[in-house]
Amino acid sequence: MGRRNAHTRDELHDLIVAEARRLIRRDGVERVSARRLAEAIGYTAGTLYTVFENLDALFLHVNARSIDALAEACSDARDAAREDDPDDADAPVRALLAMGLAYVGYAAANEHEFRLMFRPRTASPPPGAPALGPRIAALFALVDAELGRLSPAAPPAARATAARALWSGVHGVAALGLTDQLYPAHDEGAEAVVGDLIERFAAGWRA
Amino acid sequence: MGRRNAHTRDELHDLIVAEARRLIRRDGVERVSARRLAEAIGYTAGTLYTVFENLDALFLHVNARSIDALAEACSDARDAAREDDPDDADAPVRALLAMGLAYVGYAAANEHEFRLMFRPRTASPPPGAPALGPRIAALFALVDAELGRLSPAAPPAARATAARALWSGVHGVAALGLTDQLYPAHDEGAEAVVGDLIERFAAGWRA
DNA sequence: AGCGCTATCTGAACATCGTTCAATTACCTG
DNA sequence: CAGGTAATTGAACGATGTTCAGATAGCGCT
Repeated sequence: MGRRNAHTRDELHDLIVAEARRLIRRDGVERVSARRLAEAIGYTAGTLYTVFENLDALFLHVNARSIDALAEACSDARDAAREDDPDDADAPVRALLAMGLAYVGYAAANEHEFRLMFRPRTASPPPGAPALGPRIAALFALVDAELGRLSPAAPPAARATAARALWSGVHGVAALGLTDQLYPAHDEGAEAVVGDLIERFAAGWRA
Repeated sequence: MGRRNAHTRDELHDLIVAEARRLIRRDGVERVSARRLAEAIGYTAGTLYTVFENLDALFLHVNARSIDALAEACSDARDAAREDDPDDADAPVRALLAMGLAYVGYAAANEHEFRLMFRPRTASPPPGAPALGPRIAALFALVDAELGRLSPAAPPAARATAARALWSGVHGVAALGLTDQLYPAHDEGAEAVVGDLIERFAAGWRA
């Protein structure tokens, strides 16, 4: 076959990324191959390489959408938590708790997608690929804001460090929660652990 | 070639695991293949499958040794931190800080090895493979002990939850520290972040 | 309308991967 | 020294990511 022009270049780009994300969420990255993905959208493997440098670059685009979805889940949870009693002194802690639960919950509910997001990068990203750093920074900014509400007098640099520390910690709970035998005996679940982490850290932050 | 008996079955087992760990630490898992590994010890790929069910099972043995090394690095750091002023009220916090720095430092210094340890498991481990759960639990127990020293009156269940929360958090800092653009602007480094996390959590735990 | 250019898409090819297994061979036992 | 057995090979299979020469369908131009 020669040219078909069923989709514009941009349409094809989005079609590939969307289908890749769908398959990854369903089956995990390791079950997604160039040939399988291409077949799912009615093309052959070679076509993928006319749009993306390689599969890793394509997965980077998937990751960008995944991180946005994760951040949205967190900010939605914060907004819902803020509905009642927004001027309470503990409102920021409740917001952080809601965000932490949303983060861990998203990881558990979308295990394959979450794993791909924070998978060790094999090579440095190609020039055209979307940068993930700013998106993660945006997520951290949500945390930063709540910490600011909690201790308005704290210097911004200390607040930035604390935000990184707290949310790296939340991420760690989510990541280890996906591992098999991590919370075996008590079986309290990642939710209780992330709650404990946030409450104690917040107490230390206020002090 | 037929039988050679250069090594006993057990020797061959250890030889393979040791060489696999060496190559992984040097080049990363993705550059270690059955053929390359076998060649490095003077065998062919098929031999590996007479000792291990498959490569994943072999990597599980590597992981067991890696976790032991990581735990040893942490307990060594704790012991070194305990040398001066062991009866100070802040001694447990210093011990936790030393362990956290050791954990993050080990991850940074042995990136490939650390990544393999906490890589998402593809399939459930085969019957003969070493269990990683107890080894992680042993690491958590070190943290649990320090938290007990810090607040002897706290109930054991709360202490166990707190230990999981704190150390999952430390793990999160180590894991995200390996990601490219995680701490970009301030560039304070994972050490400062993990210190912040431990100190604030400890303050919250004591309260 | 028809011609030709060009972007698009294919499909075969390559090296490599994990894994299996019949065949071979070296050691051990008697 | 013969025969059995356990250890090791090497070829084979299907699948992988990636490349690229070739085929072809749509577009612009006359």
